[in-house]
Amino acid sequence: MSQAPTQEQAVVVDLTAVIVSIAGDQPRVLVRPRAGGDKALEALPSGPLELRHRTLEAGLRSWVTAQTGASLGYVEQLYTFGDQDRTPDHGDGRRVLSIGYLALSRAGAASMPDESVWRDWYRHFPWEDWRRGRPEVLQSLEKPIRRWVAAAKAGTERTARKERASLAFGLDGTAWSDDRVLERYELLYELGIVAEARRKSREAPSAEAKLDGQPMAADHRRILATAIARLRGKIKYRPVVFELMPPTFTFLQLQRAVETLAGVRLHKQNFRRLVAQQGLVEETGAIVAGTGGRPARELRYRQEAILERQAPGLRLRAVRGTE
Amino acid sequence: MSQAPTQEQAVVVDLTAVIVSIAGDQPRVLVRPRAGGDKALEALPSGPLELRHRTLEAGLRSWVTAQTGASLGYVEQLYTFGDQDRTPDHGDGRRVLSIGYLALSRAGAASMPDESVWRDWYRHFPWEDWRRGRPEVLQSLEKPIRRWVAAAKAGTERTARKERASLAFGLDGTAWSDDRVLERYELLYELGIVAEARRKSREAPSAEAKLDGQPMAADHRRILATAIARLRGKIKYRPVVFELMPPTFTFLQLQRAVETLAGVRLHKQNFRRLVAQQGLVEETGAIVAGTGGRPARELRYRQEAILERQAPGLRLRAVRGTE
DNA sequence: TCAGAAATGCTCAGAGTGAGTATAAGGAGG
DNA sequence: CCTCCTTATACTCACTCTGAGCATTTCTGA
Repeated sequence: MSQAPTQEQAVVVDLTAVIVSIAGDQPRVLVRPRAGGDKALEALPSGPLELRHRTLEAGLRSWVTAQTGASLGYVEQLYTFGDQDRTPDHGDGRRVLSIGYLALSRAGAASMPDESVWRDWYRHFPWEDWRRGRPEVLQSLEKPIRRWVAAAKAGTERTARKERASLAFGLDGTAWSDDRVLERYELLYELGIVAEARRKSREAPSAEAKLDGQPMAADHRRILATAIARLRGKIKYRPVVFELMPPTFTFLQLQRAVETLAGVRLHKQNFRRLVAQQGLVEETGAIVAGTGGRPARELRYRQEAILERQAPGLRLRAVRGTE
Repeated sequence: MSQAPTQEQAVVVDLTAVIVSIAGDQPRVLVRPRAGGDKALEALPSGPLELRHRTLEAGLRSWVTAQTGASLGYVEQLYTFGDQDRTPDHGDGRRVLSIGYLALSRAGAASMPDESVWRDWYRHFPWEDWRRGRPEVLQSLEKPIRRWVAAAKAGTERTARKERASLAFGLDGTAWSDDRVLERYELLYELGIVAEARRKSREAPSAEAKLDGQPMAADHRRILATAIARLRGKIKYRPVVFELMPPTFTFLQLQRAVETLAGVRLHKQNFRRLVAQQGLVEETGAIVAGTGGRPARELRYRQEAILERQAPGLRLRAVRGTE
């Protein structure tokens, strides 16, 4: 029974990278003009898994280096996508499996051999940037969402939709959660608001078309959403931001980086206290002028912190029994 | 450049499930005797991705239902494994890609059509069970680990190894972290202590062979480690335990369930307080006798809690800027 | 009837966190 | 050179969250 007849699906594996960097106040992702078809749609760098690739991650790194010349530091597997109806059709009956990766790059002006470009990721997700308060798009998105909730006949289904909408978009008193990026995108996809959802059905743009952010090739916007969600979640308990920072920086620069990724504003003094007491950074001794105000102390990341933080006397004693 | 010549790797996709349930004080995982070869080695239920499977998860569910009859509630994709040298060789040059899933089952005596059996997962990871204090295996494991650290020539490499060992196994004052299951397994794999590591090289069991837990077929123990790690992590911030509980239960039963998964003991009163104040459960009104002491109030899970918890006035106001 | 095991209730000291007040120290403009 | 604006830093305060225990209550079994 464990041996299937031979219905086995022929598969092509695509390694897809979401390469993130920060430029000033912009969170950026590396994209390339799409190979065939619609030139307007940009795609994430990706390439097929090949024989010579010993591991999946090695394959990804090799593709990225070849295509963009970007130097990847941190790399993490995100998710494997393989839904039949959300995947580009190869025509030959083979199924496309896309393994998404999140990669962090210290940016710099990496030499990019081809036409790759960095794009502000909020261009694709305008509702995710709360740094200057609640984005106005949300105002308009709320209407179709509520309509969708109301469209279900009262009862379990209605309740379920309501809960889903509230959690994802922070409606009815529920707080906005910065890391529910994927849930939000998926909900908009189901509502047909997102352009990608209307491709298969060749449906005309709905009235809400303008609300949608910039679409991407294939299912890449979904992969990007997954990456942002993961990064926003991770940033809260692992010192990954530093992978995106230059060797030295100031408190404010660090704070801006976090804000840029999380899409929210933070309380300056408390952020400072937090970072300082965790021992994640140390002063280089230098002073940085030209900050627009009083000069700031220059900082650098302290690798050792990771170990120390767990040392006894500091945080976590035993295990917490949450739930 | 984005179109590779045609080095594309032919691939077989395997959907592999780690199905977890709880029986008394045992965390259990569903396994089946391995199809071919070494009958002693057990394997996780799995099956190839087929044409008829619209989505990966659907494919997995269909396999599991067919093979075990178990009713899966919660299902979550874990990770996709594809390292060339840690994957069973198909002989025909095709690469095996394994997509691992974590599934939670309310157990019950599911009708299991074939020879599937539930196994205590600590059988495969004896060093993960701290419920009765530090497991003795660790005493013996510490020696080879320290030897491995010392084997690197002083400097960066030595420091790196030391840090890795400390973090994973809680050495030198670092606290034991229940969810670093995968890091620990991988370290032991590299050290050749784990039997799976010696398969490819046909190496003889090392002196420490007895320290290792029960091996599994192919790379399945690694997938299991990934699942345990994920579950232990998730249990701390999402109410997933309830997927494993019967409809009604007592505080102690719930606590035992969490302890069983996390492999640690918790403070009874504090656990109680935590669960209660989060509003995750409500009393059914019934009283359960025969607990071995004073009768306990019967509880049930409150689905609604998830929404309420985020409501204003309660937790999280804005976003915390950790890092 | 007493000891033991659970179930519950409550208290206390500390660490952690959200907000806000108060100062210090550059730069731009007049 | 003085003033205002902006950023950098220090601290304070009120609460909340958490780890540890102490104290009682209520069954079961010997």
